[in-house]
Amino acid sequence: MYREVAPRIERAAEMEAGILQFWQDNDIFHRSLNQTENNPEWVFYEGPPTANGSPGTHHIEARAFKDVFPRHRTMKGRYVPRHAGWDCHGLPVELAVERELGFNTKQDIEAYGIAEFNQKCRESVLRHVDEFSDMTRRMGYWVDFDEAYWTMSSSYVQSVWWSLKQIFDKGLLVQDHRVTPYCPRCGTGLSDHELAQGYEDIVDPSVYVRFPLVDGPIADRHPGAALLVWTTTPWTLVSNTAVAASPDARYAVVRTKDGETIVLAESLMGTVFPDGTEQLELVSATDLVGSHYSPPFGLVDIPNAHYVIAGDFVTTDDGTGLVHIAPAFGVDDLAVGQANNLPVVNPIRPDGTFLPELELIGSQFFKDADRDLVADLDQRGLLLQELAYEHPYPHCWRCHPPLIYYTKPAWYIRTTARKDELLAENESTNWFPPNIKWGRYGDWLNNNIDWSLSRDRYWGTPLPLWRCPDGHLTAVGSLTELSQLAGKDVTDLEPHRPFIDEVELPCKDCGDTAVRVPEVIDGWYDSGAMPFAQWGYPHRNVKEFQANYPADFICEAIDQTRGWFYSLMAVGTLIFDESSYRNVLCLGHILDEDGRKMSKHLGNVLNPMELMDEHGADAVRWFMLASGSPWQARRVGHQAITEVWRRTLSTYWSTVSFQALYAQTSEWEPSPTNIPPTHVMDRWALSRAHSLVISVDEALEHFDSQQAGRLLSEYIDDLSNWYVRRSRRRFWDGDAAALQTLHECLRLLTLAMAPMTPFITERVWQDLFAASTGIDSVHLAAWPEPDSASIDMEIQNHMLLVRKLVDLGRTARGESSVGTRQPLSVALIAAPGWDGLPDEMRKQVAEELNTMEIKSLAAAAGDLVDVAIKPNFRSLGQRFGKQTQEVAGAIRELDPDGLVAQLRSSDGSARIQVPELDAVTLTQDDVIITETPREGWAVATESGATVALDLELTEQLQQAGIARQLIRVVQEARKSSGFNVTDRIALHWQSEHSLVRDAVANNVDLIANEVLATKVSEVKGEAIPSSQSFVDRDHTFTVWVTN
RNA sequence: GGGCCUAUAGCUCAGCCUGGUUAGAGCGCUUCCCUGAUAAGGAAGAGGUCGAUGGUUCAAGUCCAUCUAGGCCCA
Repeated sequence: MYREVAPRIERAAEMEAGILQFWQDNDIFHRSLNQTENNPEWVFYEGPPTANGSPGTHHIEARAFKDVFPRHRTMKGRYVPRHAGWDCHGLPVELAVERELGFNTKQDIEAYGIAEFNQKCRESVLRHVDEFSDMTRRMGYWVDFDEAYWTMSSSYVQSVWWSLKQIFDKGLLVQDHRVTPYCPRCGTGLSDHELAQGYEDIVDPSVYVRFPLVDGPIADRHPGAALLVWTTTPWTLVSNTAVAASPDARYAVVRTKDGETIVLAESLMGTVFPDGTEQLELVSATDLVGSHYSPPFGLVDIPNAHYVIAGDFVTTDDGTGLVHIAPAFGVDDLAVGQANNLPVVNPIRPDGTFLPELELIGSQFFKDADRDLVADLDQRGLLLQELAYEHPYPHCWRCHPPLIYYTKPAWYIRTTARKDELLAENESTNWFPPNIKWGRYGDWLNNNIDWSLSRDRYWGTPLPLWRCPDGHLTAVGSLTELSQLAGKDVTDLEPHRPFIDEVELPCKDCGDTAVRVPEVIDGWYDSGAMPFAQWGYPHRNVKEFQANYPADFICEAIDQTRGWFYSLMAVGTLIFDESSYRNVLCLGHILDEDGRKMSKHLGNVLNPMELMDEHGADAVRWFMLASGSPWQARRVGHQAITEVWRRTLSTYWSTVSFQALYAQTSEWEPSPTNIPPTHVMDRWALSRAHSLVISVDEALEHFDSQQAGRLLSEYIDDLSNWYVRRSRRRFWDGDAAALQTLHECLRLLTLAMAPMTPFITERVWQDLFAASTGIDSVHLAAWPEPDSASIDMEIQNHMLLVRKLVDLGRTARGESSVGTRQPLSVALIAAPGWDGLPDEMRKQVAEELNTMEIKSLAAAAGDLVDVAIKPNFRSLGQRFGKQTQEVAGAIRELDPDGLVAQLRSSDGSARIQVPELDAVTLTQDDVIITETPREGWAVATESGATVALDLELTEQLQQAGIARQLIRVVQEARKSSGFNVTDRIALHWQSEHSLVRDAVANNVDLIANEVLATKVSEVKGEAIPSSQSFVDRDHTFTVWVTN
């Protein structure tokens, strides 16, 4: 038996709250896992959100996708355990705590105490995790919080240690001095993927500086000549040690309009000196290499430097083709500097300020020094030109000061040594969308550089390396191992700084005391290790890990190509020689309504909880899953989400409540005996439903939620605005077959929709299906088994034609002035496929168009019909190829009547002559025949289909029209007088028109039946009933409705 | 400089893989129709050189090349 169903859901959020309670009270999620436990597993990994702030709308996006596919696979019978995960470590958390405590520097932290600071970090994580959990539950994302992994847990950290030891043992974990992007505020280097997150466009002073030559052939031939050097980082000029010239470029010695002699790349002359110069000489780089110049600054003593060297990396795309080299501050600079034995000079301290003893710029922040330095150059006559230059420059992705490229020792994983394996693993990974594979992601892999792993920070997995004074290294894979090495039990130690730093052990090589290296590791490594670290593997749960590696499905937004997608694949490949995921769905970003990124400072951030309170989680989910392409950047706004509810979910709901209403009024109950449908509308609706189940399944199997959403909303529209519309009368009459059909269609639809919108489908399941199926929740039900016997493509195709003809008929009605309510005598039809259309289908057209009869145009009108023909290129092109145009031309020349007569003769073909071709045989497929009646009809035509309505109204038709109009007014009266749809009434009417009187007299049974009137009486004289009167639009009659 | 994405109605987007001769939907606007789901539904109208150019083809919004503009990512 159905439960009571409200006609409307007033507030989706309230309905959803009830469902959430239901799920919790009945433990539906865990029951869905338990009942599939012994089935083949479908492995899903949850990418852990960083618990450093409140969840945003983009988290709903990813979580909607992470939910829909596991739900679908669960219904398909797979076992899909879903463990939540929390990314606990790293700079983001530290920064949040620093802000909270009002700290600015690492010294602040150390003064505060590392143990206390890390404790604060831990607390901060716990706080934010709660917010994420709330949002996650609210949106209906089913993920197991009880089994969640925490990257800060001892077990997790020890798994990470084990894996780092594996990498160390393979010789791939090394310390090196390299130029790394470095955040002076955080006091640590950043990895490449962190760097990727922080580019911002900024305006720098770009300066052209003269470096006067002091020796070499050019100086000899052109006394006073100067190299012209261009840079956007004037502060690095302090550490200038050389100038690099391209071995491939030609350089010009020129005299400028101001009379000075300048050396620069020939191809850039015009750009730098638009006013023109006098070219004195062309030289190659070899003429320059080795020549000394006078350095731009003497603030720092730099011996054995300041001459021209050759550099392959030098381009002549911009600047001057002469590149200033400061080995301490650039990747290329360091490499070329080392190759030329140039000194590395770094006058900048780890906090980003110049050494205090320097003149002019002492203690200044490196970028702030630009101003004084440029002014000084200008004053000394070395500055040729200064231009504001806008370019992207990396900033710290979390705390935003400009980064500095800085040489300092750091720990690296030599991923470049495993690049080929990474490329091979990528090859065997399925990317959705596919272009990411060798586009954005493949490009990144191809340009792979070693993973800068270490961080000079506090709140992170400590790097498990111990070093003795002689530099011997010991890698440690667990606390048990550490206990053995240290000779005391530290298995219960909290494996973070500062506690871990206090453990010392004797060096296995020399016996001297080894202490831990001070660094912690990149948090991205933590998350990349989750496939095994979530299990504590290999220290425990060995079987569980093996059964859950690799993942069948992961899903995140596109920014994770350099984040989690990479760290997962890299760690998996390094440790297990196999990437940790097979299928990866890569989502586009969410933008605001104007297409801008959502960011706090633009104030265009949508709060996810508020969004769901206003529109309901289902509508938000549907929007994320089905509005626009998931892998495209998309605009989110209230209007678009409101639309989802109004158009799709609310239509679905009103169909449900329609079914519930008429099941109740006719006391119909779902029964287990399934009587095969006979009515054409029923067969059609069921056929469509079974097709829907197949195609939605297919779409979801291919991770195409957009397609699934389109199919579902099309079906909802078909069901509501065609099946129910056409079948209403049967429902009023309590037709069991109709009720049975809609029940079954809604059951299939609800199941197919359940993964996308888990709330409303659950509510519908509870109201309509739980009792009769004995299945407590839609999410415990299996994906429906489509019945191929129910799928009748012929019916579906016939119905397409029916609906097209109805559209044409409505067009014809609209263009005449006769409303649909006025019955017409006959509709004439001509259309491809009309002859094969069964009567019951034709009847649908006639009823919908409100015509007494429906006939074939050719049969009915004979000579009164105009026939036009058009070549059908789709058919002709395939047969005639290059000759298509000739054949089409010949067809246009033919007499249409003659051709159509031939085509409709017994053999259905016609032979025609085509110039330059032999006679060709045409069939009906080769031409589009359009027939239109000559006069007296309302006609609509489209691509060969014609509907013509006979507009002539007999008196009988007029009376029928009036009867319909009266019925309509009475229904309105019933409704506004508050009658229920099953209440019986007494109808009173009055009119001065004889036509109305006759109409009522001749249609009294019809009227009484339609409006459920037990009595129909004409009101005469003054005996006006006491109820409210209703008058039709043309004021031809008045009606009253009483009990 | 490199990789990738996008460009179709006033707005938001389908269609493109698999080419077929009046190009679709929703929103908004105008007119009309229908209504026993009704703050719904339907028909019509206005609004498109399908970013540009060139090519392939009997035929290009769709395939290919080049270009332009915007975006994302990297240097």
